[in-house]
Amino acid sequence: MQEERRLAVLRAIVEDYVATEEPVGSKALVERHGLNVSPATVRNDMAALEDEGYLTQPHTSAGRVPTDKGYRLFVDRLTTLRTMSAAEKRAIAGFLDGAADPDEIVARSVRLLSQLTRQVAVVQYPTLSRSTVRHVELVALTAERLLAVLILSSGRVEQRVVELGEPLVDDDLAALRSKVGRAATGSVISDAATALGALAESESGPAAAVAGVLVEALEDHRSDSRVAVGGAANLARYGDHFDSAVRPLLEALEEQVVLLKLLGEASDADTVTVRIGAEGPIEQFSATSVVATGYGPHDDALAALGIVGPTRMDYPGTMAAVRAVARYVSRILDEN
Amino acid sequence: MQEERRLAVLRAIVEDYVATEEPVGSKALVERHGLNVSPATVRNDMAALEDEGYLTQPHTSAGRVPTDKGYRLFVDRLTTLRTMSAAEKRAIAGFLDGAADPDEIVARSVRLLSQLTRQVAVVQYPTLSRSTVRHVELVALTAERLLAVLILSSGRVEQRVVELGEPLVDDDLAALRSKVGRAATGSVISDAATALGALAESESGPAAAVAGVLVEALEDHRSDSRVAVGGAANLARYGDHFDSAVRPLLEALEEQVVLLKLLGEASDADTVTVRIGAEGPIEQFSATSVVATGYGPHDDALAALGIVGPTRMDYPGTMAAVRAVARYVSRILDEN
DNA sequence: CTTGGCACTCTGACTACACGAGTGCCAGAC
DNA sequence: GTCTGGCACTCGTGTAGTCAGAGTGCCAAG
Repeated sequence: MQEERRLAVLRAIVEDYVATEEPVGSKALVERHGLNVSPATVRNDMAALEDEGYLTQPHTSAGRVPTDKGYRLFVDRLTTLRTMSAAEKRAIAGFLDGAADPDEIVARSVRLLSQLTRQVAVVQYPTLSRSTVRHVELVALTAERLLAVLILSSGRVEQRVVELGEPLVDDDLAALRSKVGRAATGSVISDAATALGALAESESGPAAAVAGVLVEALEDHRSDSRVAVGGAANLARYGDHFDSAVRPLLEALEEQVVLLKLLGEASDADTVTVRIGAEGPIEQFSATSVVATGYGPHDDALAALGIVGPTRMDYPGTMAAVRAVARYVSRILDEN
Repeated sequence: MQEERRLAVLRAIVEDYVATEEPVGSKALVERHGLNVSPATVRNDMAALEDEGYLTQPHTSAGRVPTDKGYRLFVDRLTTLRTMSAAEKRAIAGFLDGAADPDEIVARSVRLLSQLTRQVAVVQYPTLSRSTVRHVELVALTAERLLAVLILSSGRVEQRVVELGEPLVDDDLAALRSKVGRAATGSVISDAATALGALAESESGPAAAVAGVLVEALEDHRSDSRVAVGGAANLARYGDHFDSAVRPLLEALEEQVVLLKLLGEASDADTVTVRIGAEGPIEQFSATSVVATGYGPHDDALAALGIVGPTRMDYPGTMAAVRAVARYVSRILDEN
């Protein structure tokens, strides 16, 4: 019974604090929320919650503020995931419809997500392990340097420069092209990589070089680890905590590796992962939370998307937005 | 004679203000710089400079601060463009060497430039109007939808999705491929665009659709207007003026169009253009300066690069860095 | 277990005030 | 005509003191 009320108090504190950015006191709390108890009772509960580590006071005789642990409890036990309104759903669908190739889809998602949540959005490019090799093209740049282009069924194109180490004449190029083409064209990328790997072993000289580079390109494509970022302007809303929160984030936004690490473990589709403050893998982001989820065609989580924001954020709304976008993007990928 | 000293005073004020970020007063000035006159004399000069609009006081009885007009004069008449030290030159060369395709070069330049200047760097992708079409590839995505891929001699690849409006069978695809290929392959992109335009006119149905889309793609490629941005973390150093300067910039960084407008008129190679505060084309950037120049192979200015920073910046150093990077990038493009 | 009362603490806003940096101007020196 | 020293004046900044308000903790009674 008391336990239940305590949770209600915690929830109310989180909601108020998120809304006002000010430590919330007992009196204001009973007034704004319909708690049918006196401020004194709430104070006792708050003291207990503070003992258990869910709240802190910035200083004696100020209101309480949730700790990371408090947010954690709030997210785990007190959040009923909002569902998006019909209008919101239409807006999402409208925003994403008509995007054809994966790059376009990602670009639009990142924009959409940052607008919906008013946070910095991060979307990993989908890995497309099921795609097949449509075509391999070799273009001579100089006598000893080729451009190898892989066209994949997903609509993605991978290109690499190959240093041959020895000059090549036109006839050789045609031969090389058909040899490599035969090995790779039409196969799923893992099979193509195997075939090209074998080619790299058995051949020597230019053919081996080209095959080797193509294997690399396919590997990169499979574990495509690029990410798109959007909504950096939302960082302007952080207000204070500039040095503690905004600066590390700004630095990270240009480091693909760091961003990937942030999204990292959120690879389950249909589970929205929330990493709060110091729970995350990166030290400097202790004032930052990540809300992320996996997405991909066929409920097969192939990539992650999410947002990065201050620990003090509207978790229910944000989680709902992240989930909704992930679902729609997955559906669109499905259709292609 | 007095005129000369006045300019010396202006220069000293700009230098001090840039270094300290604090309004500079007459006494401190004569001490720090070797002006062989008394503070009172300097005060007279300062009053004159203020009358002419080169300086302002934040409030009565504070030091003076340069106005945009003051910076302008400083840049136009008082700046001897620093040359980079041998070590700096080596560093630049080392950083850029080994980049093969244009994307890589741009990525490295943007990074280099932001590190050298500690500002936000903006680099336009080089337009490659002289490149030729190496190959055209058509890939069926669905019965009514094609992916068209253009491989260009520059190493760049353009891809488009084409909606055909009617189903296509395999034989048609092969015919279409060779028809389009014959029209475009091997030509400089402007010729290829003309040939494909003719094709779009004379044919109907799928062939016209494909040709039309390819013409568009070539146009886009010719006036390739993408830009790369880097060093956003340097925005953190703006200190105050957060709302007036950082926020609009953050918003702009995701808008390609705005960035292009910023670089816009700086398309002369070997002339470093400086746009100070409200001189620029964008209203919200009145607290921001742009230092930019053109670059490209063969002294043929094909694209622009530069930095964006607060009006209060080290102009000589920044201009030198921008020029140096532009030169090295041009040279590397030359070699390819 | 809840509640009202009470004493206590701390912040934030406001005022007052002295200090220092800087200015403008004037009269005299070069 | 130009420079200089002196002097009165202006403001912004930092310090100290005061005060009201919000919030707490605890205790005793319901």
